[in-house]
Amino acid sequence: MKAACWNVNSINSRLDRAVAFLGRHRPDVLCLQELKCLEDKFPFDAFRNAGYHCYTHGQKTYNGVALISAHPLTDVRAGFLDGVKDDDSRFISGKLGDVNVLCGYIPNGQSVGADKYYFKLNWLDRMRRHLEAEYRNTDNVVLVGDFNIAPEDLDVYDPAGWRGKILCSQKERDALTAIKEFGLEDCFRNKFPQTVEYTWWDYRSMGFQKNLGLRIDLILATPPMVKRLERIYVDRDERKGEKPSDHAPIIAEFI
DNA sequence: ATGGTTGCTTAGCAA
Repeated sequence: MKAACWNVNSINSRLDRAVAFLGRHRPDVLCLQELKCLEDKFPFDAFRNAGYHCYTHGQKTYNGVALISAHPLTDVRAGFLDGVKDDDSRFISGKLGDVNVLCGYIPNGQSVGADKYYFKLNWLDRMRRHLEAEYRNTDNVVLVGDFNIAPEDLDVYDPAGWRGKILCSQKERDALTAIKEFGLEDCFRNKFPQTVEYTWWDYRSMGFQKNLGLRIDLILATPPMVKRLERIYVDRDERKGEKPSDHAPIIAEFI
């Protein structure tokens, strides 16, 4: 089972790249974040013509997540189902065979201490409670997404400069740790304990060309899925060329 | 760098 995760920063701006990505990698499921459109503007036909099924949770202008699957999914659900009022479309899940695939676009948080920062921390706590309510760590669960958190200093190009800043603050890292403590492991770090690899580079100031990146896009998995993990890699080529997203896709292959 | 770039929407916000 090959699963890919990509913050496309507008699916319509990235449509040609996304379709070409499917042709090149042929993932069983591609989890998208930042669609930046509602269903009325989502390019269903292009993905269907490529042989994929689309499950979307769109939003006008901001956010929006989707599962693009080579096979029909079951039990597709959007949001956390906790009754909390939430206008943001940031979470979708479905079942691909015996694997629960969960796709999240964690709030950016803007800056430490901002209203959006506390919204982010609360949203992460809601996601943790959702996991605890709906799954067990013995289930086959793969949780992917743009977490907007660099798990450790190894995941940051300038740890001293980023210390305590948004994407790196201790409260954010603690919230991620609490999610992992449900029973999820960072698949990239499992395979590469010491490797520096980034998934996001700021558009500004030649961030990619200078490799000023952060590893904030993660594939987490429960122990039975970690046992099945064969390969995991970042497709840096997608950050090159004309009109890239500011994020590169990450791909994991499970037996 | 209270900057720099991109996308959506059309001047300002979000990232």
